[in-house]
Amino acid sequence: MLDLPDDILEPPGRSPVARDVARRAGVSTATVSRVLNGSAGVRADKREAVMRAAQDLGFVANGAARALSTRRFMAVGAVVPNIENEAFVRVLSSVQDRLRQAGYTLIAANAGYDLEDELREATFLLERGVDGLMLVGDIHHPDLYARIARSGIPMVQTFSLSREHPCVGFDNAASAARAANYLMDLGHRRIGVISGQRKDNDRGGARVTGIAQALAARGLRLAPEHDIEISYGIGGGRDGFRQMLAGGPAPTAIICGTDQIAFGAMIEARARGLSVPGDLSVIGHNDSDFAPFLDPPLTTIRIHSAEIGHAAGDHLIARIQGRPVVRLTEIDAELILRASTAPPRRGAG
Amino acid sequence: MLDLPDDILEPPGRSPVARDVARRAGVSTATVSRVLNGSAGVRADKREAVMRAAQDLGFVANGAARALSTRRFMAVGAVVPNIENEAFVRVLSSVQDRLRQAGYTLIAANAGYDLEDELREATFLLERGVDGLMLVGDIHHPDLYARIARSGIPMVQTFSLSREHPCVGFDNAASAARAANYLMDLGHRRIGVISGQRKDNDRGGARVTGIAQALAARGLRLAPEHDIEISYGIGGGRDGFRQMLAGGPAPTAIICGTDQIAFGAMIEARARGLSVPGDLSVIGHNDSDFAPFLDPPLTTIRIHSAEIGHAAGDHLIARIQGRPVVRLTEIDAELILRASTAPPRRGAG
DNA sequence: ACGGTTTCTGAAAGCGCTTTCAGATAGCCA
DNA sequence: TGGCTATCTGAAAGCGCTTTCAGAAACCGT
Repeated sequence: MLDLPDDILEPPGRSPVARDVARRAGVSTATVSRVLNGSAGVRADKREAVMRAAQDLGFVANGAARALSTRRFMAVGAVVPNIENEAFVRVLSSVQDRLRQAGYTLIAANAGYDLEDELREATFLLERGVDGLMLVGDIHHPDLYARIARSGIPMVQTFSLSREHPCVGFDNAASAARAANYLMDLGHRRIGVISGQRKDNDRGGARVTGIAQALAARGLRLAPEHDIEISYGIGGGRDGFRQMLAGGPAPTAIICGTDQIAFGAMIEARARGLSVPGDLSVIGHNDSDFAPFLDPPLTTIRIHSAEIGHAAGDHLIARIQGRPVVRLTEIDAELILRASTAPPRRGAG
Repeated sequence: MLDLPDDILEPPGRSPVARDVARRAGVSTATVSRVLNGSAGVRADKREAVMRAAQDLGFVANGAARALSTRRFMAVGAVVPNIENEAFVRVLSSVQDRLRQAGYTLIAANAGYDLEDELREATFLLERGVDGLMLVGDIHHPDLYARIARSGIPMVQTFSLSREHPCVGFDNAASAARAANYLMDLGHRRIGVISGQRKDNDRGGARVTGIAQALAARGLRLAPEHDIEISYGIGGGRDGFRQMLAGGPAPTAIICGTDQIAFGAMIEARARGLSVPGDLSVIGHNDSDFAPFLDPPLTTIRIHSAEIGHAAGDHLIARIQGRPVVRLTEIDAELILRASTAPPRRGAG
């Protein structure tokens, strides 16, 4: 066999390890590690040598080995009901923002509004090894809490408030109630709700409850035929409103679980010859990008997803690093008034 | 100190390891590993014992140790230009679908249409130890290719075609040209383009080029004042169309980089008293959820993001597992005709 | 009952990094 | 220059799993 210099002999399959850097720099792997992790107490010349050797070799520390050794994965998991939903995408993106700054990676997973699936996905993340976990909502599989507790990693819930678990969110019932009160103040008395799936979804459920209670507080009730649960999306909104009309006298105002649903309902209303807001006031949830551009612009409950994400990210990082945190961070939703709401026509209320 | 049974003495901080399971089941860690990884050749009674012990202890294998030992991280990275963009979210979601089935995890990162940022993010993923990498487009930092090569992991590009690198996508120039030809067939002769950022974005660039060439092939040209580059989003679309009108005679048709841009352009057109498609035909890109629900429903180039994601996921898994793959998978985009396009008014062309 | 297989199993050697610990060096003052 | 700190440094011991290898156990036919 020919005697070639190391650089060339090196089979391309094997990437350089700390040992190689150490050899090349004429130091031990301990020193390599010290240099590469910025710990003080390495003489300048050796530090220099290590740096150069690492550079030359294109050395990249093996993440698994590091994780095994430090018992830190430098990763945080997040399980959201629907990874394609605008609000959740935004929260993921903002959590990641914060994590990235702290050197952490976000691993996102999809639970599809199903507690069992959520348990499966979260378990998967836990097995992979994450240093923290973000969940959505306050209702989860009991086993999930047990597993999280056993794993000993911090967890934070988002988008709703909780008295049991650390959380960053808002009071879904209260904010929906606020919308209902606003409609009642305008003079509406027949108010309907079109929500997405409520099963395994405390936010959706709380919103409807909040609305029902707000109505009750003023001597009104949420008629069953005006309380519709459909699948998310524009199509869902159309179907939902159609269904509502089929059920009896039309409401003069509706509150929808998302802006997409509201959009669908508005389309259906128009198709039925109802004008918005003349015949029907519509309120959405989320303040999606398109909400101000609908015709008419949509009144909606703005959920500050980005802020929630930032706060959740900060919370997890802090706990991972052993810093103190507040258990509950409230980032209130906000009713954004636009043109899709107005007083009911005289005599219609 | 009291003599309590192991179960209780166990400090909650330390989670059980294979050794604990082995001890409890009365076998060695080798056997534990064999059982938990489903490898054959373990007698039924021992297998049973291990299973129960693992169950009782709530044992979860340490991912880092496993990764270190098997040299498989069981994770794939994906860097997309904008994690909040519908098309990319969909692709991520469908890649993840496939990965999940194969037991892999997706780690997504955001490049923000910037080659340097993309390099940074991808490097970060590489350092973490992903087993494969998905990128968007065929234009990347040269160092990135070098690092991927050195790391020896498979990479696949998406959303465009490439002769150099494995890819799953479509011919952006050709599909945009198809849209232009369709408009010309309708009789349009003044056709404009509103695209998102083109720098560091081969897809956007290719689309405009494709349109310009299609026009040229019929003796027309893309006037500079009809070639607008703006930021993505509905607002961008409005601004873009406004800018286009300021530049000179209005086009009779426009092709937009996304449906959001098209939506914005339509809003602006209406605000200017132009009717769609009467005075202006509009074509978008992506076939977003809302496209069929706009007024009028939007003609658009449907990009099969989910299929692209599935194919990309399959491609990576196959290569990770050493199975053969095709270098180039074409998943053609499709022109979806709706009501936002029509022949130009007589004499306007 | 016995040698020859075939199956199972455990000891032990990694995987590549971090970190402790003790020894080596350098620095300093008298 | 010698002795005593204050710094640096490397050897080695993990981290928790997988996997090889060789020995033990079980099985078989005669």
